[in-house]
Amino acid sequence: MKKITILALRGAAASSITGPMDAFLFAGVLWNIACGQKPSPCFEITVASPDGKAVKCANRLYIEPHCAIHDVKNADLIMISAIAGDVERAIGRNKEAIDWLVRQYRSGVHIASICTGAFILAETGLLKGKTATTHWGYVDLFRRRYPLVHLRPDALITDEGDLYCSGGSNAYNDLSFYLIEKLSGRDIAVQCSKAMVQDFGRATQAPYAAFRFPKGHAEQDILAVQRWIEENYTEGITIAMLADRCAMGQRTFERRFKQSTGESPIAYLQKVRINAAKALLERPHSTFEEVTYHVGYEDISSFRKIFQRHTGLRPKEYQRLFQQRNQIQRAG
Amino acid sequence: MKKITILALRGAAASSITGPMDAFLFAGVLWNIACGQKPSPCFEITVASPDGKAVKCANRLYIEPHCAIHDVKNADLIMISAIAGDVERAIGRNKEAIDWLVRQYRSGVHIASICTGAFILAETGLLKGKTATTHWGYVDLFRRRYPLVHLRPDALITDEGDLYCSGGSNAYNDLSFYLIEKLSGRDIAVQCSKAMVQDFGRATQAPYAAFRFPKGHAEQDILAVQRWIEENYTEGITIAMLADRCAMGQRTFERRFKQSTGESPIAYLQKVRINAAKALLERPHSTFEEVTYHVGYEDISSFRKIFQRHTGLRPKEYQRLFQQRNQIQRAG
DNA sequence: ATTGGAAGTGGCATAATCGACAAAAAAGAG
DNA sequence: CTCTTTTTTGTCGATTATGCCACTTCCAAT
Repeated sequence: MKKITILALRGAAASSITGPMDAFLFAGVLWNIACGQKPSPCFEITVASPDGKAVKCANRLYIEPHCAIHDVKNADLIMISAIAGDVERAIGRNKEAIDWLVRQYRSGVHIASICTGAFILAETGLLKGKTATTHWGYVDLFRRRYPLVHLRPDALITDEGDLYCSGGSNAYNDLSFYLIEKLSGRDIAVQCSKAMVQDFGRATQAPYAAFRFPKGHAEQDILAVQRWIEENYTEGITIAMLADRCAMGQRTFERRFKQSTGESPIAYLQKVRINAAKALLERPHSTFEEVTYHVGYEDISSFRKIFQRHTGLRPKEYQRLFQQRNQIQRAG
Repeated sequence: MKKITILALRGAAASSITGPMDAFLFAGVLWNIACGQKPSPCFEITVASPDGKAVKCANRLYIEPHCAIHDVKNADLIMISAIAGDVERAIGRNKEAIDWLVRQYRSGVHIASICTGAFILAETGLLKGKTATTHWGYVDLFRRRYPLVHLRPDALITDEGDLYCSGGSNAYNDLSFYLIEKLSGRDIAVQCSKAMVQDFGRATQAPYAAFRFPKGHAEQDILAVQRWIEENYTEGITIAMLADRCAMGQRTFERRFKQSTGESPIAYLQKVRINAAKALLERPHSTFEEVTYHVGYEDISSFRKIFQRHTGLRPKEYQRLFQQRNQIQRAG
């Protein structure tokens, strides 16, 4: 029976504490109950807070932990909950936990972080030179604070053998099942995921992420071009056209554009088009062919490749995730 | 700003309290933060327990509610958390809540149940003659206790206009997003689901459900046939063959089989085959054609239809959900 | 079982794009 | 004004994007 400790941070999202707890708790149990077999729990789960007192989570909800972090003995794995709200403030409020994590790690305990909990893990310094992930919306901040960590923004889970990270918010489920599989085998993990009515095959958080279209720079010409792209992406656009609009040499334009926005013109245009395509695919009754033409591409096959590179999913799969359904069982 | 109350039951699964809370809490907030816009919360969420004191959840975790149910004023919607463990005992321990729910409903508040929370909702009597759903593993118990409720075991969500139910465990996410869509519009709901890295397009919990193969009866002949089917389903099987094995007339056999197992022989055989097909599809590199032949069908096209009827998904989609992936980002 | 439409894969050719390097221009220092 | 340093611009070749075609698979309906 493996021992899991969940580090309940001050300012955590409550569900990032209870979610993993329930996932591990239900392993070997919920499926068995549902199928009329005898439950056989696989894990012992302890929720620990920095000082052993109730932890104030988002929405002013208090969770009473089982103990303080210093009372934790012989954990096999520690899971760091997600910070809701101001990450940098939360780091300051959880200093003891950071030191404690380092000591635990040195004594052989594995550590996994959830969503913005990766900031706490990075703060320990243990991630230096290693691969990590966090919520897609916090990538810039993370890179700025921890340039030595190799961040994989599109990964849902990273595995360094003894350090794990998971992507945004509800990716704690994927991480939990991944760890359950590692610790108790695939069958238990699949059964647990099915009993919890939760998929267990996601590979990336790319499809969930929003693109940034940086407008925070001062280059008026470039801003104008950005706006123009966003209004005219349905038509064929070439770099030459864009350069002309700024009265620049093409090569110069490319450089200036990249410097201002962080993206090359094509990459930017692609993002705008992918973004539009996503929105179109979310509507019912859309085919990828229509969408392709509508966002300004001529060829389904090549746009499909681009779409896949950006979202990590085939068009049909993307639709499955977000397409509007009209068939909820109404009054029967 | 709509007011949501979450009813924290004694003996609840903690994540069924905090999960919906965070979903509503993040609506209009998390996406905005992630995209660098100003957060604008859509909901005010209150967690209420029967007596206002901390609620003991599964794994002996205590959650402190914001208030007692009797302090709740002007709620628009009440969400009933899920019971973990012994449902009938939990009903006894939460009597006050049941009366309170009835009064709230009569005064115009909408009510939604999560997973086994449907038992509490059914206990109020409000579901009589209406459509409901609950965790797929609790269907038999539910039908026995509440025969007048029209249970849709495969539905992930049911909507009676002012009464909602959701299926197993993590279906609280789907329900939360569904309600967010109803109350704040589709855009907010989709953004919230993406920010939480959670899909928003699931329609049924059928793919997650396990079949029961009832062996609890005393008819030795029938039991023998059941076992025989489970060992020989890869071959062509006809009812006549099965009847012969029991030395019964075919019609008699069918009646006896159904009486003992609750299923017709064909339905039973189908379930066994679907079950095997599911397991095969979960292995990497399996094609539906191979699987079809392997489980004893001759025709892909017709087996596809059967598969869809039982699981609610096309074969390819099922694979996507549960097929083993080997590409977690390891030490970079 | 056949059929048709849509989804998805891969190869190939061509045009577009971008990184690296170097030339040119501009700015600064003495 | 000359020399140095910095910035901008242009060129070349490698890489990438895109369109086109052929072909397979998936799926629904006949």
